[in-house]
Amino acid sequence: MNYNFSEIEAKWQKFWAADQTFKAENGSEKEKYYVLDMFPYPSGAGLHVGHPLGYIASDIYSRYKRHMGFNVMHPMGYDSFGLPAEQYAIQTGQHPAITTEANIKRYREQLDKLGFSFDWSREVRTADPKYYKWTQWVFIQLFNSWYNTVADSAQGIESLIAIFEKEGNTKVQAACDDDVPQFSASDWNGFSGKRQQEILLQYRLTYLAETQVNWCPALGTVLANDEVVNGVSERGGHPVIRKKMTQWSMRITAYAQRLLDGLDTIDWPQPLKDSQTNWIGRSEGASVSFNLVGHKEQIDVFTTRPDTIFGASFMTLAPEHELVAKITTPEQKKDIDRYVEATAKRSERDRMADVKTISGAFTGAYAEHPFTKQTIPVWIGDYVLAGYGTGAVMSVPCGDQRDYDFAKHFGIPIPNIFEGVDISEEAFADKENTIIGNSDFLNGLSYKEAVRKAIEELEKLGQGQGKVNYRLRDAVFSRQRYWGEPFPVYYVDGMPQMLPEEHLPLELPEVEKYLPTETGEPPLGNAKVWAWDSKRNTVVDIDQIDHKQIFPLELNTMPGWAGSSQYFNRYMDPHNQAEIYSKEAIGYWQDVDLYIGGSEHATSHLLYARFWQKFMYDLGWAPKDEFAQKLINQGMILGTSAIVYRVSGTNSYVSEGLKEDYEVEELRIDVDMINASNELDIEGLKRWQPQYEKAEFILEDDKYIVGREVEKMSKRWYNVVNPDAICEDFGADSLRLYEMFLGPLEQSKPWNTAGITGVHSFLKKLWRLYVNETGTRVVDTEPTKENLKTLHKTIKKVAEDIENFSFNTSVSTFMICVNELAAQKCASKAILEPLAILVSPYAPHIAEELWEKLGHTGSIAKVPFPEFEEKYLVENSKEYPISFNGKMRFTMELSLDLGKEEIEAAVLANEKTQQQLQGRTPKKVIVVPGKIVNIVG
RNA sequence: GCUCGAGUGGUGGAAUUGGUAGACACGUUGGACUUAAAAUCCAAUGGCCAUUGCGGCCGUGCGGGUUCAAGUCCCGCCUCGAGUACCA
Repeated sequence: MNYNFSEIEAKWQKFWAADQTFKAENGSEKEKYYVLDMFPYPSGAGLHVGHPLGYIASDIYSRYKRHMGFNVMHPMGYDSFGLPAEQYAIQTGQHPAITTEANIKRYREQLDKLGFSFDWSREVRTADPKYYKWTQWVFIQLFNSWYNTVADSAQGIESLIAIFEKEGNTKVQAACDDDVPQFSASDWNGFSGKRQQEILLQYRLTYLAETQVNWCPALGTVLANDEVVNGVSERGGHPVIRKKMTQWSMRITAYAQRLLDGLDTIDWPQPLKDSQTNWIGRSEGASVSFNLVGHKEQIDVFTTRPDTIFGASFMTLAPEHELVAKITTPEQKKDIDRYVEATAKRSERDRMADVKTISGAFTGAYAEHPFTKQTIPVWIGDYVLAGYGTGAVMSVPCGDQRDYDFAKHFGIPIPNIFEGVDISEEAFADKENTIIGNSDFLNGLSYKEAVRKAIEELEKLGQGQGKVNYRLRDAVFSRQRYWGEPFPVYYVDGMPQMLPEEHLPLELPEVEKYLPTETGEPPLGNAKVWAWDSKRNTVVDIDQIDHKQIFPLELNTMPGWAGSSQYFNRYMDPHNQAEIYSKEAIGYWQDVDLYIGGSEHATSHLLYARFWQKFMYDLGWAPKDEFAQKLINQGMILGTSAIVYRVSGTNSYVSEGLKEDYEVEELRIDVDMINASNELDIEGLKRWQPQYEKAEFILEDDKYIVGREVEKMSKRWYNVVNPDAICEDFGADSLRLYEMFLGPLEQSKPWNTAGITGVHSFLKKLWRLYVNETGTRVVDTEPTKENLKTLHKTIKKVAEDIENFSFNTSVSTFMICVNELAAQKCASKAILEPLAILVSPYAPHIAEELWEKLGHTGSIAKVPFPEFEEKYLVENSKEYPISFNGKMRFTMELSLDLGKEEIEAAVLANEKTQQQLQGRTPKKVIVVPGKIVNIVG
């Protein structure tokens, strides 16, 4: 009987589905273990071999944990809101739900073929109203909360209202907008309802505010900071400009410190933690207020170097700074206007592209130095960013290179406040070896002392204080798109109102077209039935809006990260329609034990999800304030593109080895037309695309050899390898083993289909250990000592490897094991039974089949993992490597009972040792028990 | 620029954490079985020298150091990759 993988795999996939083998129960005697994959966005292209890498790893670990007696939850679902389906809808008019449904179906078929042990009964889809009901619900909870910085926790908004009613806001310490006015209890009670709502909005954890946003005209939407890469949109690469818009924002900055501190409590990859740390960007320093000459306003700045305050010779504001218009003198107005306009026109990208060019303009205004009371000029310059700190800096040219360059360029004085430092060529930014001079009460102090002293003096003056500043910005939460979660919000007199929770979900309305409206409103502006009847609590036609009972609904939708910020908890109780999940469910599952996914989500999904989790924790909805204890970033599987070389201006193509003789362009072609020795199927290429139909080829040795390039697997490079084809030719078990065998999980590595024959022939050898022409060859005889040694060596290594996520080396271990057992002609059931269990996390289909052949019924997945016993590995003696002067010469069998001196004596008496020594007496003999004997001559 | 990470055969990658470097696999070469191919099996495969002798020398990016012993530890460089970037 041959190894018929397609029959076996189909058989067992059917069995698992019918048997519900991998269904996880909520609550169990067993210890829980939660293994999570980052759920995919179901794109139209389907899966390529790179996608399942992480799923295979998590599946191996899940299956292993089941063998170890855990109640394992390993769910899967779809992040099914997203841009591609919407763009497809714009082009074709097809509803995104239909496209998405079709893509999910295809994804499911592909995933099923790979034999994953997912618990599909827990499937979630972010675009399913039954799911996004709870995304909307979390939004409402955020709206109804404020952040108390004394308790360091989110709290219900009613507690804030109670404080306002009793004592106003003067004593409230909250994470809120910067420009909240101060008011007393009687002020508050005298405010109109609308005014009260406006003020509360400045405290809520999700709030509506006019903010500078990243506007992408090509996509017609705003983007979060992490969706903008190098000044262009991450998706599509379109230019992004700054624009003021009223948008929903999430007050993630309230959690900045906790997001930072939490990183120490979780086992996540260091590079990922580093990038979150950078993204949050904590810096310690001081805020300083500079009085303006002739104005009552002050300029507030943030500085990390209050010690250098006596070196401040001017101030610089961002061109967008709100004081600019106010303080500019009539003489300077022309200059300033011209400069502000010029910077507004330049995109972020242009601004970043030439950081070298120094530009700015003088406002004509002067500020007063808090200590010297000297006046210093106020400039504007685009090297100061509106979005960081206060959008204004005190410029200390002797201590900061950017200030230095600016001062040099505009001829502003550069006073030196460092003892014994030459600043004629560049600024001196070293904090460590600094003695402050020329600075009144700071003279002679070090950096640290001076910082403390300066803050102390500023506080005395009431013009500054120590401050921690974060780079992290509040996250813009509105998108001008159709295919996303609708906000459960309607507007009364311009103020947002939440829908009553019991009337969620607010379902997406039908629209005729998916583009923005002619008046520039988001696509939901096209919806006819999109008004809220607040008496009858139902969605009605927009024509009925009367602003008394029937009100307009929000037209924006939520961003992609909304649905993915709570899905891991929803899996715990996915069908609950009364609550987001029951307290019992999350009480049992607690948090994710192992999360596997790509590192591209480092500063987006993985930061936002941590933020929501901490919020849910504050509200008592989650027992843990971090949602995932351990996280692994799987590497990418890269494609090997094939390149042909077209001689410029012709239709002839030159083989790789001859390309140096011509001027050529590189064109990527489909990798399916290349054989193992990089030889091109010329006829195939001619049929492939019309442009090649009449092509001519310049050959070497009668062959056309293509160039190869390792790069990201992508449709546009024609280097995609489809897992379906691999499954057909070699089976899912081979694919699973091979993806693991390619290299360490975390590392990026190129795919090479040719190599799969290695693991495939391993499976065939494994099969033959159990099965011969007539049927099973397994017998009940006692295993030999050798057999047992091979088995237990394998158990030990495989268990260690899985615990350490070194899946690649355990595949090698299996290969060695099978080769050894074959050489030993082992047919003993006592060996082959545990071996099948060992292999089953990696190659589950063949393992099930072999398990059945061994006479068992039921799934091998539920059998305990074999136990490793040391006694089969260690015998009485061991081969010691013997070295002379550090060079290994031979090995020698020695009993483990011997002590150090006895080993030494035995080695020196040995014939080979005598030969090496040639009668000389050694200087020293080093014996490391159990390891090595080194003779130094 | 800053912050991480990595450099080992023709290729992907091992190396029990300081103890015989190159496991395992691909590829290549030779052989067996075949009319032939496929499949399967066997052997060789870091480099150089010696191969009628079972041996020698050099080898983990480069240069130093510690040690009986360094891919592994320390110091100084070089190269590549990832993230981030006018962050005051």
